[in-house]
Amino acid sequence: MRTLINRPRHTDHTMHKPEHLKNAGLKTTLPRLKVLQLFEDGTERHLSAEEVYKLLSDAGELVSLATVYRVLTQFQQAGLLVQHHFDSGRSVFELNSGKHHDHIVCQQCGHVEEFYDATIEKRQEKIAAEHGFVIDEHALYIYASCTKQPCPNKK
Amino acid sequence: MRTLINRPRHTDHTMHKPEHLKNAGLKTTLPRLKVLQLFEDGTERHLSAEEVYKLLSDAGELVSLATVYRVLTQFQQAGLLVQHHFDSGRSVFELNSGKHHDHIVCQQCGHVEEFYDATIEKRQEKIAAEHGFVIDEHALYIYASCTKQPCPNKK
DNA sequence: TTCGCAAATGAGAATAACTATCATTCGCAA
DNA sequence: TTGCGAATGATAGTTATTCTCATTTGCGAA
Repeated sequence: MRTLINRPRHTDHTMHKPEHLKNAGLKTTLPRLKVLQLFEDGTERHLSAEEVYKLLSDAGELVSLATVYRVLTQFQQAGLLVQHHFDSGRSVFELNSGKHHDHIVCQQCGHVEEFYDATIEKRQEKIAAEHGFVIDEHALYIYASCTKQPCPNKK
Repeated sequence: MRTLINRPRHTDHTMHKPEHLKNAGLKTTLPRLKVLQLFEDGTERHLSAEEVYKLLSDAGELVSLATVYRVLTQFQQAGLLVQHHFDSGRSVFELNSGKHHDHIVCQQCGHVEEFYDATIEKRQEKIAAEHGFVIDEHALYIYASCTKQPCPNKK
């Protein structure tokens, strides 16, 4: 169980930098700080709006679902978060590390692994160019099954 | 405007093979034949449920939306169609050619181009293996902008 | 060829994941 | 501290899709 409110409190000089909000032209509000903190906490890298809402609620940090959606979208537009569309039909967000990467999603347990492959990136550019396109963005999702691990998040 | 009903009629020995349905263990029904014909017609390779419904309606071939959804899902499970999830949040289907390929989607006009790259495919297998996964399937979507064409489907 | 019945369909209600509306509240600059 | 525009919460609305159930249909058996 996640204990957001019982964890040692940080003040302004901490790691969940409110200045990120300022820089993005967003007012420093409580809901925004809570959502940002959840991602920067790092326990779960990939979260859907519903999951953010639930995690905050479980921690006693009530933020309305509408606000969660709004804040996630704003963070994504501000470049703080990156949005992904896994096959499931719902969006998931993750902190923007500044480094593009792709994803392997385990179909059994939902576990997400990240990877970056320069060869694939290069080929994509080449292919797009050959077809007369300029890449805006791209997403490579590998849907797979864990082999070595016992699926960690199996539910 | 698509004129499904005014196009030369084919009878049982035609190209929109009802035996595909039989082989898939699906009863040969009118709605199923109509949907299958629409895809085998080949005018548009990638269609959403809503688009299938609309194209059939416009051609005077009424099939309820619920049935369209059901039939598309059945066809996909039977291996007649392949389903894709472009970023838009709606599923599109295409005839299963038997050959895996990936997609470039123009963000301006919605035009979809297909490609296959052996190098990328190999790298994916390698990467999955390195991470201890066995690939079930994968999807590479490149979202881009047409450069050479005037966007053909621009609306 | 007709019968019977399980399977398929149509119409519309229900659901999931968002998005919009609007009255109230809050951050922050003066 | 005050004032105002931005942000929030509650909730209604949308979009894409699935479910329910009464009616119809394909097709093997008679």
